[in-house]
Amino acid sequence: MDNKLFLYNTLSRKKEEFQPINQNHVGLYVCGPTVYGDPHLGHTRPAITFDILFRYLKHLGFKVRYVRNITDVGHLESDGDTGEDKIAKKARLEELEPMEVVQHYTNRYQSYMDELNIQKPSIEPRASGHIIEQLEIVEDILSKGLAYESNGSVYFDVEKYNESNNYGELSGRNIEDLLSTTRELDGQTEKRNSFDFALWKKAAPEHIMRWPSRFSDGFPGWHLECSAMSAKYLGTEFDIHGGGMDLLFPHHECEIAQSTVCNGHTPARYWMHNNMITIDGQKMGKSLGNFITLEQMFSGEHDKLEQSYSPMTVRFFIMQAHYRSTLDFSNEALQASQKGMERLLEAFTNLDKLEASDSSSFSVKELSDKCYVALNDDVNTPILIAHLFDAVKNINSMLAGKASLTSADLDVLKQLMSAMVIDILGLSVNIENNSAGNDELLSESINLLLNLRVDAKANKDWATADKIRNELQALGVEIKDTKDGFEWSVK
RNA sequence: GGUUCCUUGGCCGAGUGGCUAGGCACUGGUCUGCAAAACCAGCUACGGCGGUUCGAGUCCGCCAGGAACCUCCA
Repeated sequence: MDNKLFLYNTLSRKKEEFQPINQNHVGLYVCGPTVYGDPHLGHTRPAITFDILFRYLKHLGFKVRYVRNITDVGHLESDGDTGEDKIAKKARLEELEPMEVVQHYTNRYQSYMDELNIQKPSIEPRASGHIIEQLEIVEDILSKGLAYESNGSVYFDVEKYNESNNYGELSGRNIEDLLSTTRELDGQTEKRNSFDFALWKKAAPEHIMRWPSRFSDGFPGWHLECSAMSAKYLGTEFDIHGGGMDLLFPHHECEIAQSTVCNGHTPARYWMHNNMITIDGQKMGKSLGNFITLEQMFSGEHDKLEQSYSPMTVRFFIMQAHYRSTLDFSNEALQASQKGMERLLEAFTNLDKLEASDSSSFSVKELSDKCYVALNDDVNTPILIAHLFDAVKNINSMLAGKASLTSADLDVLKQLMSAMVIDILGLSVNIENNSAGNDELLSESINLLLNLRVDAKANKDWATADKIRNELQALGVEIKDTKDGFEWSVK
């Protein structure tokens, strides 16, 4: 089958066949978190979306350089000249060094991403480590006459840019609309137009995040870091730029404008945007305060949570929706995902128990093709998962002796399932049972009890048999009777 | 107010102009000492009103409801 990958490109609003700039190599840049708070459920969406893309591109044989930045400067708490840097504000509140805050939340972010089995990007650059590169861009844009200095700050001249370029090509906006719809905000007297954006901001006296420059002691503007770091590590033209839909405007639009001025062309060929996670129909986000942190998800300690959810459950939940659709949080949905995933992983581990036959009663080739068709269609993980559940059904039927595969087909099925479930979807099968914990004493004790139960059953002593089963279940041991004995696992 | 998008069965969530999405839940059956798991079968659907079409959740228009962005946000 031909393996043509189609990706939805926000620039064209269409699915386009993916063709890398350099054969066999892919440059992927994704907007990472602003590290001024604990990672929440919303942060998992882009992380997982682009993790799967990263994994799939590698599976297809591409050598991928994946850059995901850490934003540790430059975001203003409120617009206008009175704005205070988010990191600085948090540092002031917590009486910590700004870099201490940044380090703390960076560590937290990375460790939660690890728990979600998200592969580390090739490079995780920090904005604060690229001040020089950002200042170079400011100078470049100034020298080309598309920025102006005002009271120690430097602003991008959107109106002038728009004379020879199309500001709004990504987000579908135009400058006239922006003029009429932008709100009146205080402290915008430095700007010529409300839609101009800062490349460099002069720091107020109390502002502690600051770097020297010929304009002022200050800090780089909102959108500059991505232009600087993507160009530095991926070149001035790279393949894919990703991020949340909420960054489409103004962040990515400004990024395109900046990079276009510097390099004469848009920085990325394909722009991909993941949709939001909602809760009660509303976007889960910092500003609304309606977010659930990953710590809370994994511990269950939050008013909205009926139970805790494992990292893999969260991951599976997110993969069961297409990345461009909103996904609504609910306990019911998470619980459904958890059960479905357990069934999928159970079948996956049972692959090893399957025995080959002379003939095959279902087509592994067809299943395989369907999986790749789903992935190639804009990384459609929900459809992929639907096909994997067909595989689950077939695997279980084989276990029940109602389906069969030849030895060759069985090998293909095992490879396919391993590629899809483990390599691409990134589910980890750390079976938290017999072997996990590796407590031999515990294992043998449970086996002993269950063997006693087998004896009780043989004697038709149902009371004893049920007592052993019920009490072990109460302790969290799942028991399945089989034809010639039992299986058990720890929940 | 401007721009864009969404509205699918008990819940979550795919999708194409005509053929079962899938998961969870539920119902019946098989298996089981009884369960659990598994297998088989069934179940509830495309916001409303018009239009295009041989045929429309799928295209067009209007209406209703909701969301995102326009300000930091994944």
